[in-house]
Amino acid sequence: MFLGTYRHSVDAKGRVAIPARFREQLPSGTVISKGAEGCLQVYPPQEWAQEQGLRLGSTTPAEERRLARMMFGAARECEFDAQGRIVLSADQRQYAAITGIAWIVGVNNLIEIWNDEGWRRIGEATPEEYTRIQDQVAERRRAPRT
Amino acid sequence: MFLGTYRHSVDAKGRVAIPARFREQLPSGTVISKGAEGCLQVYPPQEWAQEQGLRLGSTTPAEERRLARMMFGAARECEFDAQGRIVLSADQRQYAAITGIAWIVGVNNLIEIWNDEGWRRIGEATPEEYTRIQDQVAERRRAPRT
DNA sequence: CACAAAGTGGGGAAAAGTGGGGACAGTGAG
DNA sequence: CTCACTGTCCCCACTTTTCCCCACTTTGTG
Repeated sequence: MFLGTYRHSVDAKGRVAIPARFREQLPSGTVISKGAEGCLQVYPPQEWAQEQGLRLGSTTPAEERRLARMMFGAARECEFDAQGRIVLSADQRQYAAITGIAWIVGVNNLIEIWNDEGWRRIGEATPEEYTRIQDQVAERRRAPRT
Repeated sequence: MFLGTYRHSVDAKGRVAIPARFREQLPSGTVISKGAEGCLQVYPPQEWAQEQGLRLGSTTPAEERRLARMMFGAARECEFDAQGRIVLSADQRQYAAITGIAWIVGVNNLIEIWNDEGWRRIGEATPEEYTRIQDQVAERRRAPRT
């Protein structure tokens, strides 16, 4: 389980430190790829295995082909240096518009990496917004057929 | 079961003492996160397990992604020091506008942490307001689909 | 009133994060 | 074929944060 938000710097070489709390839970075989809303997502092996259900073949619909290409094409296995950092590739940094600093967020089963502005929109929500979204999701779950 | 209201101080390092009565009932795996109306909520493991149904994956709708990010991103596992205190992270304190003192309130299955003003608004309810709200909830329960 | 339990505050060691130098391999140009 | 250039990786040193420990104050109880 990954919890919490951390503000870490990205140096000129594209390195970011992964919080120690997260690192402890990440065995080798961990993968980083693109995610929705312009973030990067870090998948522990077990979670990545689920995404591998997405395969190319003669029966794969066009949309899934497209998603598979983007997702797997952008992915890299995470390799930690002695300081617990990973290197974000140039196109990963470009996709997520990350320069200088990055927000590393534990979201239950995945870890997400955001740029400053992108995370601010989500993380700095006021109590009112938070309450509204919580109610919205709760409502939706109560009446799933809408 | 958590009952009662306690007024505790938050020191410069963001530490708050959790009342001993509550602490006895909080095994490891207890989590603290943002709650509705601008409070913080402490979830015993059993309660937190229910929130973990919310996961990220390629089929997760946008609203749930948003909520998951806010909720888990703001959460931390509670770690008690030898004095029975936990540390509130900087963004938790900012969200709940907590400075100096905090109100720690047992609300049946969860514990909530409020700032001075937020708690006063709830505690200051007149008998008339209390009655009105009780009636409102009763009404809603009788006709849940509104 | 005395003792025990609970809460408060701060100092210092250990851990985590940051930044840069330099070795090494791969690539492309002369 | 050689040499400069680029990108990657490893290592070391410094800074910042966290958390562990101790001591004091306050509250509650017999």
